[in-house]
Amino acid sequence: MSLARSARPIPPARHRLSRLAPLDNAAIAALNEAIGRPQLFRPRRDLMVEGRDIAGPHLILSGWAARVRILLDGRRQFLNFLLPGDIVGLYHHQRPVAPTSIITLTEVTTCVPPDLGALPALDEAYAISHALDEAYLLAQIARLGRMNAMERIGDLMLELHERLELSELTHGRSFDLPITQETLADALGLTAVHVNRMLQAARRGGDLIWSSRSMTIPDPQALARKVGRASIRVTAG
Amino acid sequence: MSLARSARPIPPARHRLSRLAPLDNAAIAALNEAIGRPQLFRPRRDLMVEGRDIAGPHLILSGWAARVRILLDGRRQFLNFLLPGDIVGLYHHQRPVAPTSIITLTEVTTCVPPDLGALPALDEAYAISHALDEAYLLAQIARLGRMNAMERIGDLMLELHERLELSELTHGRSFDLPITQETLADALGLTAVHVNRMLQAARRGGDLIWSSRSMTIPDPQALARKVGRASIRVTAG
DNA sequence: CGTAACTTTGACAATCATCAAGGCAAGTGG
DNA sequence: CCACTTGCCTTGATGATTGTCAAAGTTACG
Repeated sequence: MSLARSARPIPPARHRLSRLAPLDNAAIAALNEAIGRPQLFRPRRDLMVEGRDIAGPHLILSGWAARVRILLDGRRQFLNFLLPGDIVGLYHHQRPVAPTSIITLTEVTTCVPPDLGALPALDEAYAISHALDEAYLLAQIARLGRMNAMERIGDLMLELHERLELSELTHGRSFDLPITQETLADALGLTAVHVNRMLQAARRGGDLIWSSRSMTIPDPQALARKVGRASIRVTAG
Repeated sequence: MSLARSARPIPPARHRLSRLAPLDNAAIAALNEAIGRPQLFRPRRDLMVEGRDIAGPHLILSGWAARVRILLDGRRQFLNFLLPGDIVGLYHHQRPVAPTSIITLTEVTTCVPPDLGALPALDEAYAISHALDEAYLLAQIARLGRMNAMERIGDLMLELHERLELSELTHGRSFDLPITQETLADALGLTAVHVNRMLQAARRGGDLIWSSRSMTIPDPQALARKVGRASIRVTAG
C-alpha cells in the first residue's frame, strides 16, 4: 500500500539527479555507492535542527520530509516538502548552520550524497537541483502571498505531481500523498478545517480527487490554466 | 534626501561581502575593480526577466530592487527585496534561466561581481551570501503563511533593519524605506489599504514610526519579542 | 472491540479585501 | 504666482474569505 510504495528507493540509474544533468560512469558509480549505505528514519524524526551545525547533508531516497518553522506560540509553517531525489544540507561554505529544522513526515531513507567538488558531472546536477529548490521556494512565496485557498491547493498539487513525475513516482494522473490534511494545511498557510472544505469543493468541481492518501488530478492542464500555473524550468535548452 | 542617500555606493573595504567572510587583498582588489564599472538603472526597469537566459549576474551597489512574480490576472507578489550588497543571477550551472523577474524600485547601481571560482575568499563570501538569501526566503514563507498583517509588517521591518545594518545603511533605529505602501503590500501579501491601516495602528502602539520614506523602530528588541522573531545566522562561530 | 488518529460538519467570529471618495504634497505649465 | 495634474496616503462602509470552537463521524489498527 501507500507507505510501502513511497518507501521503495529510486534505482540509481533512473535517479532524479541523472535527469537533471547527464551523469558519467564515475558519477553513477559514486551515487550508487552512496545509495548502498542508506539511513532509515521513522516518521516525525528530526533530520536537522534549526540553528545547529549541519552534521551532514542528506539525499532523500524514499519517503516524505519537510522543512518546518515553528513560531513561539506554536503556529507551524512547512516551508517546503522534501521528496525522493531532493538534497538538503549541502552548502559551499564553512561551518554551515541549519536555517530550519527538517522533520520526516513518513518513514524516510536517505544517504550521504557524494562530496561536492569531487565529480564535475555530479556538481552540475547538484547546482541544477539547488536552482530547482530555489524556484520552488519562490513559487511557495507567491502561493502564500497572492493565492486564495482553492488556488493554493491546486497549485501545490500540480507542483507535487510535477516533482514526483521526475522520479517516476506518479501513476498517470494520480500520486501518493502520504500526509494528513493538517500537514497540508501547515504547508498552505491554512487551517485543517478549511483545507478539508476546499478539498471537498475541489472534488465537487472535478478538479481534485483525494481518497485514502492518494491524489488524482483528472485534468492537470485545465487545473493549471484555472490557477494560472506554468511549470518550472531552471536551465535553457 | 532619501534617494540621494540610497544612491551612494558602499565603499569596497566596508562592503557587505567583506563582513560575511574575511577577504584577502586579491579579493578586495577584484571587488574594487568591479565596483569601478557600475551600471545605472532608473526606477521600474527590469534587471532580469523570468524565463529568459541570465545575461549576467548583478551585485547591487546602491538602491532597492525586488524579485517579483505576477499572476495571470495581474496580482503581484514581491518575493524578496534586493538591497545594496545583494547578489543575483550567480549560479553554478550551465545556461541558467531566470526563475523570476527582477525590477528596480528606486534608482539602482549594480556591477558585475568577480567570477565564481576565481578567488577562494570571494567564493566563500558568495556562498555565505547565498545561504543568507535562502534563509530570508524561508523567513518570507513563514511570514506569509502564518503571521497576521501586523506581525508581517513588524517582522519585515526588523529584517530590513537587520540587513541594512550589515551595510551601514541604518541611522540608529531608523532607516530609509524608499518604497510606497503599495509596494510594501505586494511584499507582504496584503492590500495597500490594509498596510496603511496597520502602519497607523503600529504608530499608535509605539511599534513603528513611518514618515516621509523613513522608518523608525523605537524599540527593536521589544518588537522582535512581540512578533516572535530571532535574527538570522547561517554560519557557526 | 476499543482506542487513537484523522476527517467531516455546523455555528459563529475575526481578519482582510473591495470599492469609492477625499486629502495632501510635489511638480508642471501657463 | 496660480491653476492643474499626478501620485500617494487616508478614511469609511460593506462583504468575502478564512479562522475558531466544538462535536460527531470514520478509519486504521492493536
